Amino acid sequence: MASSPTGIDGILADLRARGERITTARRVVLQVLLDHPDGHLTIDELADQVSEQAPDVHLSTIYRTAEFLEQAGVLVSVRLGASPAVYHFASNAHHHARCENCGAVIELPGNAFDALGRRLLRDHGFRAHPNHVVIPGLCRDCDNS
Amino acid sequence: MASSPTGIDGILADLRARGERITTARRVVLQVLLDHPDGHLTIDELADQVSEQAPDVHLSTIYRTAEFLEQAGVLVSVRLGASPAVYHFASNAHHHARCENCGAVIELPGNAFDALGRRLLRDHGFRAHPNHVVIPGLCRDCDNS
DNA sequence: CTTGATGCAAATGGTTTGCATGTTT
DNA sequence: AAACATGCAAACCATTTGCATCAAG
Repeated sequence: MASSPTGIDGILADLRARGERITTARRVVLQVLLDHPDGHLTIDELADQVSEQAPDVHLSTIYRTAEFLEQAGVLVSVRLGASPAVYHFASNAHHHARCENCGAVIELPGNAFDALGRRLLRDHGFRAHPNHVVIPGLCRDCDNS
Repeated sequence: MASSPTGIDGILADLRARGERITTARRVVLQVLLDHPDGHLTIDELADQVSEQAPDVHLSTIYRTAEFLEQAGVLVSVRLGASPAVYHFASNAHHHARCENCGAVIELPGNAFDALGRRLLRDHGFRAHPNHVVIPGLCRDCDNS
């Protein structure tokens, strides 16, 4: 696994070294995400935050930038059903469960799917990529009411 | 768990007994699904099939009918990301993995998530409902190329 | 007859795209 | 200057909704 530069300068240098261009949108999107280290930001939330620092960045550019950063391996997107996708750093690897009742997102350890993944590989030859999945269900509080 | 009547008459009788109305759309949707016992039909596929028997049934009615049958516990919908939802009978309980490369849907046994579910409950108090989840990944063929 | 289901058209919401223009390298 | 990213508006696609009408009970 390649080392993941953590500071914004490290990430930018890494992208530049790969021949990618550094633009305002990319810089500010990364900055916003670094300012919300625990956040799972939707495109809209991202756009709101970005517009505080760079009001001229268009929503469609946020989409394109998030997609670019995901392709580049910097970000990970997570989606379930019709709910909007959320993004976080790929280096902060974990899985997600979401309460159907209150909407709370619970972070599951990155190895939560390991056993299932092994079983799918062994029994079905299927190599699971559970990174983008949200498991629906009821959180502790909502389950007890 | 209530007994699941299998024939169309049984299902209809069951719905009627619960005070629900039996309409052409509901009858034909059920018939189509019974005619595709292994299928995971999207709303559009459902609409195509239904229109052969009942051309006047509107697409929005298919949506409403599918939702109704899901609420009634007869059908289950499965969705991932932006892909259209697919429906099958609730009595045919299983989980789904989908190849990101070729789109093949692999049916996983209904207990595939049991271990993960137990772990989520024990460690996080989270009661998983993995019924509507599709695990992305690569199927055997696409993984070997 | 009363309640609920349907047809239709129009709206919605998240996301994508075509194209001319602006920026990075 | 060449390659690429962006702004903008318009398109897209699955799905939902308001409302007048129709059918099931």
